[in-house]
Amino acid sequence: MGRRGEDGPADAAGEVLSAGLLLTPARPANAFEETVQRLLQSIRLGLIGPGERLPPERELAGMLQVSRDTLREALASLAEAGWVVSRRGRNGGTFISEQLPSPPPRSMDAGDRLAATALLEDTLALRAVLEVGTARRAAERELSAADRERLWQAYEECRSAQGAQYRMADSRLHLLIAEVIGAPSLIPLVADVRMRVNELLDGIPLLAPNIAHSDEQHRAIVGAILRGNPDDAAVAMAEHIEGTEALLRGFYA
Amino acid sequence: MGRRGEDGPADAAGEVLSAGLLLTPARPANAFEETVQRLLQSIRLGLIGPGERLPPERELAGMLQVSRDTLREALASLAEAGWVVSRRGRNGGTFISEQLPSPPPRSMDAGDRLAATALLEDTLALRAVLEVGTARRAAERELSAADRERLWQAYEECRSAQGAQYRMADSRLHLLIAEVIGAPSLIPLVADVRMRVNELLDGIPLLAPNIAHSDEQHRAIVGAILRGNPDDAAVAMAEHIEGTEALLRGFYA
DNA sequence: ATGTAATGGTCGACATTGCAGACCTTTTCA
DNA sequence: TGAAAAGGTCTGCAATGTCGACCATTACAT
Repeated sequence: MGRRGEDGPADAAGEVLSAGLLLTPARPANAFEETVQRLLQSIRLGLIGPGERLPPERELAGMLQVSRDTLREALASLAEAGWVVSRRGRNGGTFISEQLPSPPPRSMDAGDRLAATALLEDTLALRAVLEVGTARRAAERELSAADRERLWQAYEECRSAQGAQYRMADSRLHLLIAEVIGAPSLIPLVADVRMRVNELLDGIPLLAPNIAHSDEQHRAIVGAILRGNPDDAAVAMAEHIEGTEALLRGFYA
Repeated sequence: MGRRGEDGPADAAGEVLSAGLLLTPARPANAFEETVQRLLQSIRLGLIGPGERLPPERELAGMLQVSRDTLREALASLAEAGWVVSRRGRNGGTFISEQLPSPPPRSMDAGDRLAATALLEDTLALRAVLEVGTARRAAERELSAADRERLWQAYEECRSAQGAQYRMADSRLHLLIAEVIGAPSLIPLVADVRMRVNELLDGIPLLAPNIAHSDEQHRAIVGAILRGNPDDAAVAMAEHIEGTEALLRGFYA
């Protein structure tokens, strides 16, 4: 590119931040994929439990701002994969399966492994930033009685959940912490990172000692939030997350 | 199952998290809008300075994974708004305008005001979580010499920047802090929240004392990161952000 | 028993978006 | 003076998504 830049005042500045960082991908996903992801998220994060019924198609399509056709395609693909089942007739509907399918563990070649490690570090860093900040903020806020109640309830459910249920209860608790902050745009971010963490966890066995340890940490986190102690909440969440990090790194690194 | 809800283990759980939280919007933006936003972000956050040339259309379209037509539509609308200018011929191209347009201040009615307040709080909370966590993490990491150099340089540029330049230099510094963490998916998040903050700031006057104050805080932040002191970095960033919060609340609340 | 309401299931026509690629025009450098 | 590098224009096509009407099935209410 010949001489171009001339004497533009910004030439040096351009070098400070790797240029074109924001000029990377840009193609938005299509409505179908997006819809599948939304529904899958709601199911896998345990926002809708097994056996529960989704809103009627016409209504749900309205909520998601998608045509009924598109929604139906998404539901069809979820049904085929065993996540939901539909029943016709009055009092029919689309229901979350009682037995949720478990994603098959994928084997990786060397290239995958490298990509997986990058993905792992990216996910963990993101999670650390989001969740620790979230916990701190939740402890700083004046929570309503209802919110405090919900937090406690979610914590109790974590304690009593077993096996496959555990992952969901755990996700719900973390998501709830984001929710009580009252910053709507934070929620999808936490949900996304949570999904990414869960996908990583799917690849490794879940051990009883880990769960017990997690429960103890949940207690510390929820306790600090309810007490309104931001520093404790942040520290407790950081420790909680470090546990998962060590676990994941052990398997992927 | 006739009665549906029956004794499904998840019925109570459903109440813990406000159901359907993830069942909100879902329609992905179209490629054109997305492309406009990307370019606008790069310009308004100062990643590409006035007078600089964008890559050739064919190439840029490739980077953004968009057809040339779509990219051209986006560029045309940016040109019409005065952000870029195109010149034909060899050594031509599309250049960032020397004089960037300033978005006109919008007047608000009562309904807008209410929405604006909600948006404000949402944006500020999100920013607090993201940027404080980012600063802390940056200080925790072992930074390369190049990264430390870039940080320092960005800080210096902040100090010397004036008026309209200031906002950009400031944005670049904050974005750079996210960049050195090495978690790619964090960057667009910080960029987005930054854009939102900038839009809010566009509505209020920029005062010299505020800038001086900001500079001092930038010094504290960058210093803490370079020293590798996470707690100091987090505190400094939190204070920095609180300054802006107070400023914005004063005008919008 | 019967009808009606609530639900999922299907279809066809249509609009919009986005892509591909060839080709034209302008400008400048070798 | 011509070739190269850019932006500018066109035409056709394929995919995606929407809308609205209608069908089929079921269970509850009368």
